[in-house]
Amino acid sequence: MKTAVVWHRNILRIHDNPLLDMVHDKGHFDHVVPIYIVTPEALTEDYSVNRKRFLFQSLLDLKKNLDAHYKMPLLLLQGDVNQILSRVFEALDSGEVELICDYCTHPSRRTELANVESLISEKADVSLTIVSSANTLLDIETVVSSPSYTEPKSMKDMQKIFKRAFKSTSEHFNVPEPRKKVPNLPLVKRVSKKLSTDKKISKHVLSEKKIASQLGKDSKEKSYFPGGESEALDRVDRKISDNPAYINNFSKPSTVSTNERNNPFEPTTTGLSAYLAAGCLSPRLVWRLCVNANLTGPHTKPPVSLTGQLMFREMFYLLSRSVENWDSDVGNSNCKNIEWDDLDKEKVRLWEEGKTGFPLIDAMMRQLDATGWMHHLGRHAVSCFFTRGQLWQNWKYGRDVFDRKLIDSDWALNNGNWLWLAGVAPFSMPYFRIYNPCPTPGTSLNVETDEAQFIRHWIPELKSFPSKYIFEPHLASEKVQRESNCIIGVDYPEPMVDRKISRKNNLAKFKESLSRL
DNA sequence: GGATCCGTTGTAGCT
DNA sequence: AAGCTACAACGGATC
Repeated sequence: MKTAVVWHRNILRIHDNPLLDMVHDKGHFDHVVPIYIVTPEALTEDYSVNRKRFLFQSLLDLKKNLDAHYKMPLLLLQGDVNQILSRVFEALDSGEVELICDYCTHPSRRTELANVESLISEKADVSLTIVSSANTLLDIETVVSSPSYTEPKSMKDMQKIFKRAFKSTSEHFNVPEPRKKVPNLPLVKRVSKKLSTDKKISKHVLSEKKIASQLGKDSKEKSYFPGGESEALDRVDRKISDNPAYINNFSKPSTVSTNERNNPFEPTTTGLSAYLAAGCLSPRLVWRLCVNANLTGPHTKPPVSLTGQLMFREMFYLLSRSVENWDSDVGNSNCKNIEWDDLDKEKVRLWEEGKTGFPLIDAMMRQLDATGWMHHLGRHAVSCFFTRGQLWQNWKYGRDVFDRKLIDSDWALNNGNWLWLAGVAPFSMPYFRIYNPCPTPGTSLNVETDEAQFIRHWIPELKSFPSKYIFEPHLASEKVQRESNCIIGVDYPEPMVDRKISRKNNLAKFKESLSRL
C-alpha cells in the first residue's frame, strides 16, 4: 500500500500543479491525501484582515476544486509542522508514504523544510519529494547555485539568465508550457476520513468556525480581488485570453500620467499579483498566454511588456535567495547605508493611517488599508514620500506596513521593490527622481479627473472640495474651505511637511550619505 | 584602458 | 498650455 501525502505549501491551485502531476505520473499510489498547514503568522496580527481573507478564500477554493475534480477532501491544518506530519505518518501506519511538497524560497520556509527533512530521515517507510519551481519560471536554486551565476541588476542580465536556463535565444526563451490539468486521481475518502477523525490530528484541523472568523465580516468596500484559483482564472480570461491587444500593447508609463496612476475601480495593470503571490495562478500559464498574444502581431517587449514584468519577478526571487540579509538594511550588499532619521512612530502612523495632509498619498494609503491593494504607481508615490521624498524614514518600516496589509504580499518582491524605490540598491532608480505628491491635473485646473474622483472616494472630508485645490487643499481660501464644508487643520489635516523644502533637504542628505560610502 | 552609454517608471520652471 | 530644458550625477557594461 502506497500513500502520497501532497503538502500544498504555496500552491493553491489544481491547474499546472506539478505536485498532482507527479502523483499522476508515478501512477502507483493507492491513496492521495492533500493537506495544507497554515503558517503561524497567518493567524496573527502579522496579516491584515484583507490578507487573511484572501488566503482563506483561496484555501476554500482549493478545497472546492480538489473536491469537484478529484473527490479529494483537503485537510486544512494548523499547528507545529513536524508534529502534524509525524501524526499523519503515524495514522497512515500501513505501507509506504511519500510526502510531496513544493519548494519555497522564503528563509523561514526553507528552515521549515529542513526540519521536515530531518524528521523524515529517521523514518524508514517515509520518503520526501520536493518539487522545485512550482511558482516561478526559473528553478531558483539551480540558477543561483550555478557557477556562472552573477546577481542580476537589469533586464539585460535577466535575459542572459533566461537564455542560459532555457537554452534558447528565441524571444520567448522556450519557457516550459504549463501542464495540462491532471485527469484523475485515486479515490481517497477512506484514508482522509481516518485522518480527520484521528484524535491527535483532529485537534489540528481548522474548524469551520475558525475559518469563518479568518474570512471576517464582509468588508464595507467590495473586494476587487476575491481570493482563489477560480477568481484568478476568470480574471486571466477577462484581461489576457480574451484581450490579446491589451497584452501586446502593455507598457508601463514613462511618466506618471494622471490616468495611469489611479483608476480606483479597475486597475490598468492586470491585477493578477495577489493570485501569483498565493500560488492561485501559475506564472507559466500567464507567460504562455502572453506568448500566444505576442504571436498574433506587433507587441511591446521587456522591460515594459508583461513578459518583462514576469522576468522582474524572477529577478527578485533570485536576488532574495542569493543576497544575504535581503530583508535588512544592514549586512545587505544590495542596500546602501543611507543615514535615515531614527524611527518616528508618529510620522509612520500619520502615513499609515492616511493623515499626512497630502490627499493623494492619504487616499492611496486608505485604499490600501480598506482593500489590501494599491496601484503600482501609487506604491511608488507613497513609498517615495515615506523615504527619500518627504519623511526620510528608513524603508524597512514602510516595507513592514506593506507586508502586513497587501493581499499580494510577497517577501522577495516587497523587499526588492522597497530597495529599488528607496534608491539604496544597485538596481535602483536614480535617487534624485522624486515623485511629486501633488501632481496638478493634466488639463484645465478645474476639470474633474479620475484622480480627483479617487481622492473624493477615499477622503470623504474632501468630497465637496473643488478640483483646483484637491491636491493641496490648504492652499484654498478660507471662503472656499467653508463652502466645501472642510476646514483644513480641523476636518482634514494640514500637510505634515513642506513638500518643497523637505524634498530639497532630502536630496542633499541623500547625496551626502552617498559621498560617505 | 578611457570615454561613453545605459539603467522599467521624475520634477520644476520657463516659454 | 504642451513641450523643452536644467537639475542631479551612480557605477557597471560596452566599445
